[in-house]
Amino acid sequence: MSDTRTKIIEAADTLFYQRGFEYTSFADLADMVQISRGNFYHHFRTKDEILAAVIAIRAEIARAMLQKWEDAAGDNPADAIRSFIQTLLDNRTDIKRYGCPVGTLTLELAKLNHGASGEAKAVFTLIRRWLAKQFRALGRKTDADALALHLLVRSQGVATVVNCFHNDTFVRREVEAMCDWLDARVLEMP
Amino acid sequence: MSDTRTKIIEAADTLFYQRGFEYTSFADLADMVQISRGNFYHHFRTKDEILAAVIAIRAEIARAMLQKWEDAAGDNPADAIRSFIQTLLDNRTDIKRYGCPVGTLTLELAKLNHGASGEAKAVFTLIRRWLAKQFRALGRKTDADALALHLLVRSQGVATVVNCFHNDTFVRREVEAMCDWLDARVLEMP
DNA sequence: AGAAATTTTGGACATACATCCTAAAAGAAG
DNA sequence: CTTCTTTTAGGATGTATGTCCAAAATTTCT
Repeated sequence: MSDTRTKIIEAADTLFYQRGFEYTSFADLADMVQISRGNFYHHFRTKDEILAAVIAIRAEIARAMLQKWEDAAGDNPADAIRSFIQTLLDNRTDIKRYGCPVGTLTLELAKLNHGASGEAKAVFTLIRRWLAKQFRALGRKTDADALALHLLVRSQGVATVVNCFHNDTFVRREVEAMCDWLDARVLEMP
Repeated sequence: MSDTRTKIIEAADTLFYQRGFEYTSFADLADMVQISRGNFYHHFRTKDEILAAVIAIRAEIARAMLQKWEDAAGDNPADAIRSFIQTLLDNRTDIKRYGCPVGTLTLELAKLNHGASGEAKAVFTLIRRWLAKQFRALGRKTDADALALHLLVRSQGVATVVNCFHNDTFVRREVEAMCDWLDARVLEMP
């Protein structure tokens, strides 16, 4: 609806990512959107409401992105999976600074014992299911979910480690290794 | 030195892990140690000083643990590496709830742009160097560091993912896969 | 035992924060 | 133009937080 509302959510989305949920204050958001604190309250009564909205659009964006990859891959699910792996390289500048948006938020909310923890984790579930679907389409009926989790592990790990070591070569190497794994240990096996 | 000082650091160590640095307040710490807020200030003038102390002892503990694994492994570096991998299983209860202590802290401090970010990351460097040393001892002169980072990736990834999905079977499977990787793709290769 | 140093206490302080309220401004509907 | 609703502004409130202080209690040293 309101344009302001959208702006608030977008600002919250970036600030929650860059600074974390807890460390982002109403004042920070109001500053970024160039709006009074009072106006803020008209759109969101509590910080948690903004968080819920942010998680909702993140889920929506993730869903759209996965769908796009799936469509682009056509009848070749391996390409869809490669698109997933490739995001590590595409977003490496942000990841180096702030980690993975999904991983860091779920970890933070888990520590805070926050009520929206489940919703945040649902984004991971989205990706997990999607990956499993691709692996199933590749004929891995029994271990599709295990393979999906394994890819999730490696991408999350790369995100955490590159945030520490800021090493581009390392990301490229790990991405390549994931693609090799896909080719040699998934596609080649019955 | 002072017994209270040690107690404070220990309490801060656990609370920073369980709730995160930002979300842990002086009052929380004072409550846990059963001490007045004023006494607190006598030992640590700022929250950052406590953080520095916590990181220092974490580094010390990590150093000791790595040393212990190395000593226990004797002339078999692969066993030392297996000890490292095994910690994922040993500490899985905590990891499921709060993630990896090293990974979550570095990520949080990176987002806060905190001055102690470097010191926190140094703990990762400690592990990285140690792993690389083991791989070098196994004859992997040229790619020891890459292998070290790869193991770091996978263990960090497992920590993040299990924090989301709370799945024991998954951890066991990934740990086994890491050991298999060690046997088949590291030990067997020239 | 007495002096000196250290540890502990509980409260003071300013600031920051999330939340709330009232009223003005802007816009839609009649 | 008038009425009603939505949006915006800016200040008020209470609480939590990090920091700091002065004085009491305890320990250490002579």
